[in-house]
Amino acid sequence: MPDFSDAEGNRISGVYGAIYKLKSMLPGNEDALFAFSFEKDNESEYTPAVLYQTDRFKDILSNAGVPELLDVSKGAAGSSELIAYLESELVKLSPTGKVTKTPQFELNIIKTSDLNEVEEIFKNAHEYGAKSKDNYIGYFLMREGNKDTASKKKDTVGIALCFDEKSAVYIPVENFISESYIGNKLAELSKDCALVTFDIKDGYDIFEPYEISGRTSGYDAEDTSYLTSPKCFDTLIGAYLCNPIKNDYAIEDISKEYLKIPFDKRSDVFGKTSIKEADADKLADYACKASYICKTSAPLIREKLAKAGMENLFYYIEMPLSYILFAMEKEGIIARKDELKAYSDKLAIRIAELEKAIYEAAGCEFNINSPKQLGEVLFEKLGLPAEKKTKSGYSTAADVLEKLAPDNKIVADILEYRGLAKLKSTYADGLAAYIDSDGRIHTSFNQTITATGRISSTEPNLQNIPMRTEEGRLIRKVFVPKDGYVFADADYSQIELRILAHMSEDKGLIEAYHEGEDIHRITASKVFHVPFEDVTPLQRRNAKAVNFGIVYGISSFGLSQDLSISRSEAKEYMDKYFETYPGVKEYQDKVIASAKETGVSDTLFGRKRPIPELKASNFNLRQFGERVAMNAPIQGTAADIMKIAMINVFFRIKRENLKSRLILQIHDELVIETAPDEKDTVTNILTQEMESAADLSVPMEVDCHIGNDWYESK
DNA sequence: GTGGCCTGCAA
DNA sequence: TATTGCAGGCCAC
Repeated sequence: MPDFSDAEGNRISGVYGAIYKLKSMLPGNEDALFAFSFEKDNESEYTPAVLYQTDRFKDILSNAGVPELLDVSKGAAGSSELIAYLESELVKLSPTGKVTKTPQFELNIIKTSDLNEVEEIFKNAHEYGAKSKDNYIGYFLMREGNKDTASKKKDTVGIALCFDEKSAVYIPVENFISESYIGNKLAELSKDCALVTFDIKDGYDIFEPYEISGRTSGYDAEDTSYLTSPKCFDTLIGAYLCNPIKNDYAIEDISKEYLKIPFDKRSDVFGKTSIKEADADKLADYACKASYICKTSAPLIREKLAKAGMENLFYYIEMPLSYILFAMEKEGIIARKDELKAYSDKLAIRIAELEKAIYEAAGCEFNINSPKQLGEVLFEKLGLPAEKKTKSGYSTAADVLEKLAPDNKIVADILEYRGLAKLKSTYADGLAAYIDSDGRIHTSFNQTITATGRISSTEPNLQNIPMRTEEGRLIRKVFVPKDGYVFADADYSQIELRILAHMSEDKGLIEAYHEGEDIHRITASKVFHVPFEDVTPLQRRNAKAVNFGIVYGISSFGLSQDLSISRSEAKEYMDKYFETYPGVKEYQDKVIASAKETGVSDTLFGRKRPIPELKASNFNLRQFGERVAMNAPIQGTAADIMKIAMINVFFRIKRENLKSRLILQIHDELVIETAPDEKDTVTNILTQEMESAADLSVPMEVDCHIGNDWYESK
């Protein structure tokens, strides 16, 4: 809605705030009324919700029965009637039936870069923090990267510290106060005090917390030292664990959710201009408030984690993991630019050929990359039978085109074109743009994105490098270890299905994993009642598809799509599967029932995923909720186990003083850039630590390969 | 420029 | 009308 604000510049949001403020302004302050404006100078700027709120505000006021009070020319005489009316409307609008004032920052903001004063401040902070493990010291770094290079190195402009409820101090980086000075001070503090910030990974290049620098041991589920000694606390990770299905966890969202204090977005405060150019007072104000939000929200988030039984997950898995992700990002992976270019050029030649052939066959030139134009050419101009429709036209997806390809060369060409164009734009050219001046690609591993607890990778995404087809897989040859080194690549064998066996306690499935090598074949043998040796390739393929489907929270439709069979056939497979492994069905029913009751499903290590869809009135949405309830504990537990393995691998490498470094994680796979004389050691570490990261009722098997590039090692 | 849509890559 | 992601190209706004 049009911004309502009072004389002090405090923003009031929504119709509730507007009326509350109006009421408070009425007595003896007639002029204040004029501060409100109903002008909608440009309606298109406002969302429907905003227009609705504005109209609602107008309605409430005009229903007062005393409209003349709102007339500018008559002032606000007789406002007591209006106040009484507004009072009653407020109670109706308030969710709690109570009228409360929006909390505001009440912070004394101090700014200094005088060395003596700063020394004193850190001394005071230490004294405060060392007094009690619950005395959190909030800190917030004002940092900025430069956009023109591929480098992700950020500059630090200043730091805010908050260690009491009433004040915070901003220390600009200037004169004697350098980035490394601040880093050293934080490292010192972290020995005795609980530091709390937002997005701790972002600052690890400045300081390494004592709990990391002084550590060489892996994950210990029995450790409870977080109850007695100070540990670093990241409010971003904490807020994510408390509710992993939100879209963003910006600091202003944390302020709003946990403190109920509105806080302006960084982009709104500073716009697009560099914060190095920004007004010093504005910087101090923003940073100090942010550090205050960290300090004040930490105990609230921690309480929530404790109530949900996620303190161990937070302190012993996610917090140390954040450092490991930082280290992997910093290490990066070499990508050979020249090879990438050669690969791209090779693709370009074939793409040009295909383009020509496609235009010729179509009888016109058009944009093959446009599904709209492509659909028109194929299904109207050439009159091919259209199958599926999308919201905006014909579907030209691969599964549709594949059915037409055998009879139509143009369609086969289009499919080949698509495949090559994808490789060129996303992988060959796309990856090349991310090669840093050190010849390496430094991806970002994101810890607070997925609903299930997985890590994600961006800029670039190194978790979806082609694997399935040979021509795509060749991309992996451009990823190489440094001179003389090799890659060690270890991946879990069917970890999700093994977790299902463990969690469902199904006797047959557990037995199958103790029996032998090929789970899909064993399943086929049991499901189709044929001897293990007599399982046909088709039977094995079908069993494999069902195994996958089960993990995703199967539907007969989905399975039928995957196998290109009828729904009833798919249903038959599923029934047979559940007959074979009845414990799986019982388990799935159990987790759905439990999720319906509690609203969440959870992993072996206590990670929780809320599933609001289970309460939806829409049938499809509810069905989706059930599939999610079945999948989340499995995918999430796999993520937990991998994270534990990463912690154990990382600190073991450190403990044994190795030169090799963890560089990639792809959900069930780890890649280590391995020193030549450490090949065997690293292979053993990966295999042992990954296989022993959790104790399941079935073995966790790991395959580890050594290679001179990622193509070879995978 | 931004965002929705379609498409396709991985585990 | 199978789970979790990220990204490029197109195209309407």
